[in-house]
Amino acid sequence: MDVRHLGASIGGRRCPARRCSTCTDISEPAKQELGRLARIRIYRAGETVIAEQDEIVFVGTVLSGVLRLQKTLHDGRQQIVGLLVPGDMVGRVFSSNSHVAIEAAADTTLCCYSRGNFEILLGRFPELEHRMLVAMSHELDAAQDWMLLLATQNVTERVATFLLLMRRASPSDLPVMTRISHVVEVPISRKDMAAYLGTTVESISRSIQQMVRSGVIRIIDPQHIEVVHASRLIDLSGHDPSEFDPPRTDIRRAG
Amino acid sequence: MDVRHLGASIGGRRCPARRCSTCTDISEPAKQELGRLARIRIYRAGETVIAEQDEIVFVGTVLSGVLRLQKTLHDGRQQIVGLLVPGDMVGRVFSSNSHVAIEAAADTTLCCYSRGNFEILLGRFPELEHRMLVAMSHELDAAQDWMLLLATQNVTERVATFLLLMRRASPSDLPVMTRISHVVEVPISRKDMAAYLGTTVESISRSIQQMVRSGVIRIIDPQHIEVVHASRLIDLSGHDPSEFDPPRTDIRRAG
DNA sequence: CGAGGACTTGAGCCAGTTCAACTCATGTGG
DNA sequence: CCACATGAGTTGAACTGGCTCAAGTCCTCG
Repeated sequence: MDVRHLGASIGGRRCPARRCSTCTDISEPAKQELGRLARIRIYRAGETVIAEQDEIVFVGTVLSGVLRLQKTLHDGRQQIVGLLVPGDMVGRVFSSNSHVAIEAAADTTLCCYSRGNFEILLGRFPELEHRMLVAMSHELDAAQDWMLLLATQNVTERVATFLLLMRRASPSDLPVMTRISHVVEVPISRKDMAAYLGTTVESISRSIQQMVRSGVIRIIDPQHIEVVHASRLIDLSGHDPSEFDPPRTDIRRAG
Repeated sequence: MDVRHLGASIGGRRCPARRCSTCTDISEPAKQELGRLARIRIYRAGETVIAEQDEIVFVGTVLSGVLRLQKTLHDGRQQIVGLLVPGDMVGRVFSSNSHVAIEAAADTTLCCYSRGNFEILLGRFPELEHRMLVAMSHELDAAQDWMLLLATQNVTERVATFLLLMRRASPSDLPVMTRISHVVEVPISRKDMAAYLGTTVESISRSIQQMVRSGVIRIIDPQHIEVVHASRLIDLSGHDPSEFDPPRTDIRRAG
């Protein structure tokens, strides 16, 4: 593992993450302690953060980039069971071994804590453990949403749903022009999309090109897709419009 | 909702569940408080415990029976995203509305607590909240296992996996003879199996009958299947044998 | 006994996979 | 600077696992 450990200890207040889930909305003492323990880790696209079955030695938060949570059947078939984007928690507390491989789907920066130390903090600050519980509850909801998608929806519906999720997940600090033109940033490759949506790159490509031909979207480049006709994209997704239209509801990215 | 509320308050120690996840291994004061709040609820097969989107007014534990956690797309397609068997937690703390419908897949008895009261207890007894976190962590693992199954495995593999999970989940207090003869109790209908495995009753039936013809299993009645050749069933499941053979590992039922 | 539900079986069809070929962008070394 | 390899994405064509529709059996229950 060719990982650069930047030893810089950063205080919670100086945490470079815009929406670092760990460090916001917690009491000052907890924030102080977290800051003392925090370490930055940087991964290049493709690098493994934690292998499947590996011991979990640290937990943390994604500051930038994308991680994929991936499971592999013993014959090699793989499935991405979650994507972690900035603000998401990495790793699992009170679980010695990971049940998923965690890999960088793009260049990624993490804010990490040793799992042991973090768990001690959880014991000292029940508010932190409470936040973990709420976060995990959301992850479980997202996982259940994804099960419904994988089990019942066709490829076009999956792709449409994915694009809508990416649109909602796209950072609110993007240039305003980008937002009104409805450009969705797709942070992962077609291959990862296929592994996440439970299909193949070919099927992904066909669905996307079909949407292009029917004028629903426009491809700027493979990672940037303009949503020309949002309501038709929502129709294609097979979901209730209220799940994607503003006001924001509680459907979340699987993770 | 035609639910009988038996007002009987039961102390944790007298909890009729053999492996009530809430009431075991916790401190005496917490147990006392839980006992004061506990109420028994009984549902007939097919009854709805909590509808999708409904407010969650209580949480609890399954004492007997099976609940299905079910999601419905707005066009009617449905998927069971989890089964709750005795010992499993029902409901979600710190979440006002359910994102799944919870229905009795068989006659079911629950040990319930008002959500509000239970959440207050969680605040007073961090050990309880810690248990919730660990339980939810296991549920999330199971959900991710199930995503892999739904996205990558064929129907025969899904059915084999399901039978193996049922075999492991079968209560250890079954008659000894039943255990050595490897009779798996299937607590749900083919229709629910299909909704859980993301397929149809017809495909379920064909896979099961194929296993019968090849001598892997024997059907005693639709709800009782004898595993004649466990290692071949494990082969069919497409999983690593270590996941199902004793010693018990940490693959769990999706929930 | 008849109705209804659960399960099984058969036959045809189709969405999506597989395999193969192609374009295009990027990078590498001579 | 070009030749070439490599990887990502797209497109075409054929194949197939599982779905759909339809018709059966068996069991339970009123």
